[in-house]
Amino acid sequence: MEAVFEVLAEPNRRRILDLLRTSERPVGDLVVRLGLSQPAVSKHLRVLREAGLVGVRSDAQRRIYRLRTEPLRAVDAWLEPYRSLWEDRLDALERHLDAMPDDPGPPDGPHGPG
Amino acid sequence: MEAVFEVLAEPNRRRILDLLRTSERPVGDLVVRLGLSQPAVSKHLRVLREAGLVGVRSDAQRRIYRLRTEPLRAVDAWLEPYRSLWEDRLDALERHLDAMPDDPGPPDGPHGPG
DNA sequence: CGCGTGTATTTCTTGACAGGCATATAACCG
DNA sequence: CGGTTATATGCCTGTCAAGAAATACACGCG
Repeated sequence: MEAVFEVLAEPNRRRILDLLRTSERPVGDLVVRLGLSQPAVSKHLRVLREAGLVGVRSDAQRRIYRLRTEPLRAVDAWLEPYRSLWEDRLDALERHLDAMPDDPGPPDGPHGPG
Repeated sequence: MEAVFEVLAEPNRRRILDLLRTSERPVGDLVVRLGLSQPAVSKHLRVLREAGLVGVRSDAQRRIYRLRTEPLRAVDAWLEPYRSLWEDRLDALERHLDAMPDDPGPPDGPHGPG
């Protein structure tokens, strides 16, 4: 799952996946729904395809794209050990810890501002 | 969860999270274990902190970093509708579809190579 | 074959970011 | 205060990805 996160980092690519999650679609459909140029969509699809996140099928001149789940399973697998951190009864403790501020530090030092 | 994926896209940052998943650690410890320069680690920690993925606590001169799970929960939430795609009985069907090749296309056109 | 639609690729420019080094800041010690 | 350790920031450079425009390719049609 080397590069999957990099691919998912692009918001429009996630939008494409979200669109393909419900049903497979030709490129033109994605172009309309995303409001991007056709070459831009095509490039994103290439990236997604090289990452194994989508698959293609040819229908005459059209190319029908659909979701492929395997890389997402890898992400899910990476996330799994983390998930146990909030799915356990440790939940309450975790929330308490997360509520603590990020130690902004003293603004003017131990001897005071003036 | 706007920028979480971008932050996670960096492999060394994921390594940092993996290290912090088991226990909180000071910066120097991360430097040793990652084999990166101290400034590099410090910069990654800044990014992680601004994304809310880690928190800091001061211990004398040391700064102890620990994991914060909230952004990862957001990723998990994004993944949830996808997860149902392979956690259902549709699993077998999905696998079958994923096994299909990516339509490489004809190598030399309809009239043949020669 | 030549045309038209639908999609992919090339080329260029621009911007973001990782990593290194040098250096600034902060906390502790005497 | 000066010195030392621990961490953060600034500056610089190489790399790489995104975006736009032009163009090439694939397929069906007649």
